[in-house]
Amino acid sequence: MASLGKTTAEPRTRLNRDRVLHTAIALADANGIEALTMRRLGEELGVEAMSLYNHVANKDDLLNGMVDAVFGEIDLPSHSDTWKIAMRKRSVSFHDALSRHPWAIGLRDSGTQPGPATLRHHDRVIGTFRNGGFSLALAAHAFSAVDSYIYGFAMQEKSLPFTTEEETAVMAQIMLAQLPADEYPYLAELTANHVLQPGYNYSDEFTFGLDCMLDALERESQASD
Amino acid sequence: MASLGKTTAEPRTRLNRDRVLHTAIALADANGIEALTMRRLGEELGVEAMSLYNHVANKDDLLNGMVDAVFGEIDLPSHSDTWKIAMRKRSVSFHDALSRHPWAIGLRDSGTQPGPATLRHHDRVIGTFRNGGFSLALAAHAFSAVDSYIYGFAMQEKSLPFTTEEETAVMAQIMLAQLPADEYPYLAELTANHVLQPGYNYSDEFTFGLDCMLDALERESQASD
DNA sequence: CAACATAAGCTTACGACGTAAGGAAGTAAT
DNA sequence: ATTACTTCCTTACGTCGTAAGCTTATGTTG
Repeated sequence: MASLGKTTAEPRTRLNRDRVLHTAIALADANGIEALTMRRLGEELGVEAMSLYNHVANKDDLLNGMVDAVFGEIDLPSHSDTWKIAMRKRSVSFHDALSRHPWAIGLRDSGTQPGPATLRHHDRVIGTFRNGGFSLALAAHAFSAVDSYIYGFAMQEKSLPFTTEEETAVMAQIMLAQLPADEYPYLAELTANHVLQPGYNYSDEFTFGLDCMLDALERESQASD
Repeated sequence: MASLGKTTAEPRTRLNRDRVLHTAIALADANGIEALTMRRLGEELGVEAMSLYNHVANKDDLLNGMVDAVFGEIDLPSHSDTWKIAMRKRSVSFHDALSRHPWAIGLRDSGTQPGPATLRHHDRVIGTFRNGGFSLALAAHAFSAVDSYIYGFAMQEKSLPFTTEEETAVMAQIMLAQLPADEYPYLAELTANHVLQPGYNYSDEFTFGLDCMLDALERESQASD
């Protein structure tokens, strides 16, 4: 079997930038960004660390590439929806992407070295506002306001020491027990009578703030015409 | 001179946690958080790196302490203002603090190991909403919404490769020149006709989004009574 | 003052990290 | 078959956080 002379017959798939990037993302998803080292990534790919430098310029380039890949996962705002519905959908999709890849939140390829997916995404968001009747200045304001909220929410979410509802209950109980209730009465009240109530899940707060922002933007856009 | 037998007469001020923390903050402010190493911090304090461990448990403890110190710089919401004015003032103060110490944005002592200043700050913010007539649930929503916006805005601001108006103009010009305008028409338009206009300064966008959020919250609180 | 306990500081060392430099081996084009 | 070019590996350097164990100040008690 396997008698053809020409085949190398080894499943040694060659490396390429895409494989490096996506393995790095899987690693960061699974073990956190601090566990993503060049040596560990090489190991995962069956290769020495230095071989990776044939496909990425350096670790920063790797990280930027990863972030751009995350931006590529976000649904672009649809042309067929109103600006408000389109922005709501893409904002939820944005939030979902950051939940899947929380390590991407602080990395910020955008601003310094935005990749093509990042640029396309931003372009389409601004275009959605413009086509929705927003002036250039208002579109800039809206872009900044909505994305700030999404980033910030994702950051707070990431920093919480719990994710599921059960974890939340356990952690909140612990924190409440350690909290000097006389010194921080409002924090204690919030923890006991809100966070510890059954069904509480911080992620649910996302759409509240998002809708606040979108409603406010709608009023701004109507006020200016 | 200095003949009293008892004096050691050396200006070798002893180390303490506060001096360590504030020197670390100054270093991070001046050279960025990545330049803050235990050895460099020790050098700055005239001490070997290992000596610092008499005053901080480890580097994480140092970073958490630094973040809590930043929270201590934020003006607490005033009791004598209405909730909206109080929140606006403290939000601007929050933003100012994060501008002075941009390295604090991703570090997040809150959530995992909030320090006393962080706790007090959060308690007072929640208290301001509660005393303004917000239900417990609405106060939680509002807290999350406003702080998410502030954090996210600060993060975007930090990631920009420019700060002053002149820098902005220079960088925008460069970016615009590299930008394929046919592929990203809205981004190109925004850069050319808004960012590059005289007087543009991204920081000014902060209060726009903040007021959107506060106005929306005001409507929410009125709807529920 | 002396004797001691405790805290603050120093020295050395270890195992990670990112990555520079240069050699070896595989692949493709002449 | 020769050449050129990628790709991958080996070795090595400097830097990081910090464990272990010391020496030296400082403070307390007689």
